[in-house]
Amino acid sequence: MSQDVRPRETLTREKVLCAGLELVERSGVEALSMRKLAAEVGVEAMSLYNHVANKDAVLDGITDLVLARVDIPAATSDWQQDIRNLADAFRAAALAYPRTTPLVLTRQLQSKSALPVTEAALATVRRAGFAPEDSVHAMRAVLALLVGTLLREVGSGPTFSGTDQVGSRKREAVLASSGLDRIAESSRFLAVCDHQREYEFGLELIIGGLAARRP
Amino acid sequence: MSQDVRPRETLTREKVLCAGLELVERSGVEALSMRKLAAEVGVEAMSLYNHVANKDAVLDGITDLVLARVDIPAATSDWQQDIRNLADAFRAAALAYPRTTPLVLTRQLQSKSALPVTEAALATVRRAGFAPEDSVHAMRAVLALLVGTLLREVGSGPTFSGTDQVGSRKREAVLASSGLDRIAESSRFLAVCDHQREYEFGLELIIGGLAARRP
DNA sequence: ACCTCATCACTTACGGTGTAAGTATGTCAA
DNA sequence: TTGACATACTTACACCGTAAGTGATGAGGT
Repeated sequence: MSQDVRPRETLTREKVLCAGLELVERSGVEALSMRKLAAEVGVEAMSLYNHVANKDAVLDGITDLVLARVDIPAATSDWQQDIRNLADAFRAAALAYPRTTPLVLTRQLQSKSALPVTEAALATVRRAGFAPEDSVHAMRAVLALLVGTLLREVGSGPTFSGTDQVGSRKREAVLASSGLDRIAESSRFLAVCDHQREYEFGLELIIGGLAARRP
Repeated sequence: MSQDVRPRETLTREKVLCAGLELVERSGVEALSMRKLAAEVGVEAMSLYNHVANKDAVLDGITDLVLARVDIPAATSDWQQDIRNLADAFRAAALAYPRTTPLVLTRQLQSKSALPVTEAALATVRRAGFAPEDSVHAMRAVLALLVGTLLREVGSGPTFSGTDQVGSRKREAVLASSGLDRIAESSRFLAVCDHQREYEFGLELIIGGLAARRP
């Protein structure tokens, strides 16, 4: 009769993974241990193994969670804008969990959660007139740029990104007196890194390259 | 008198790091522990701390070792070819130690060993006529692409790369019946990944984009 | 109401990790 | 010879992932 009531508060795989995502986001990837994760959900370490195969499966599950949150934008009539929108969406999903991002990027993005994003990406490039094969290449190029820029962004502390005037001044001085001409000449720009701007610049280069070779 | 003779075979920071690189390359990053590394150089774990601050310093040192091995190519009269040559050199240095590559790519490439490569990269783009600021952006875009493609390459086993006919057939079948049209249509190309080709494709897109916006 | 059985959290244990702290052994300069 | 210094070793601690075994709880059939 009362099968919809669950008096026993039982653990589920989903609860474990969500707690894992929270823990990683709060304390970093290296802080995730089976014992701490278990404590997080009010249980002993070994109990987790009733719901996940091992620690690696936890990491995979967390990756999936983030990947599934990519909010795929609607297509427009402008293929270039569609590429920007989709790349932005991927980037936003990753940056929503910055401390988890290294995990997501260094595992192979082959989970089922990545399929809808792949489909949307391919559709966008196909709509631009590219053949199926080149669509795959184009998508992979954009993805590589995304991974490279995101990894740089979450790897560097807020130091390199933001408004750390004093640190940037110091780096600039070091570079300027490195004895290397081109580095000295660009030291002002090397000393800081606006990740959003770098990402946009790189993406525009790729889109420009695609536009140039569009059938 | 005989101060050039070293009867006592003493450990050095360099020996430790070289042994670390070998160990990582032989058994993977996760296999590197202070105890195993010490055993490798015929010493107890704690003795390493006379030469390196901690494990993280070991990883940094190994990264440096690889970065220092980038063989910077001579400039030609063709800026596009120069970009290709330099990117190829970076890629080759990384792939010379494939199991160490994840280490190199996920740490910030800010070591002194990276300065000559940076200088060469900036010189190349400057020679193409770009301003100092845009040179930095262009270099960072190429680097992001390199990091993204290399990480994909060393992350996927030989499975995804090479001539694993049966695995690729299976992946193709799964993708073809995914119910997603664009994925099904491109399943042949999604099921495999020729990393060299993907890298070249992406690099040509960026070079194309640069050519289009050259002053 | 009772028994059975599967589920799932618990306990214990093992071999591994990084490294703090203290000790011993050698090589040099005075 | 003596002291100082460098460097290797030993011990110890708190933590890790997980294999193996144990016990409580709740559901379903009789």
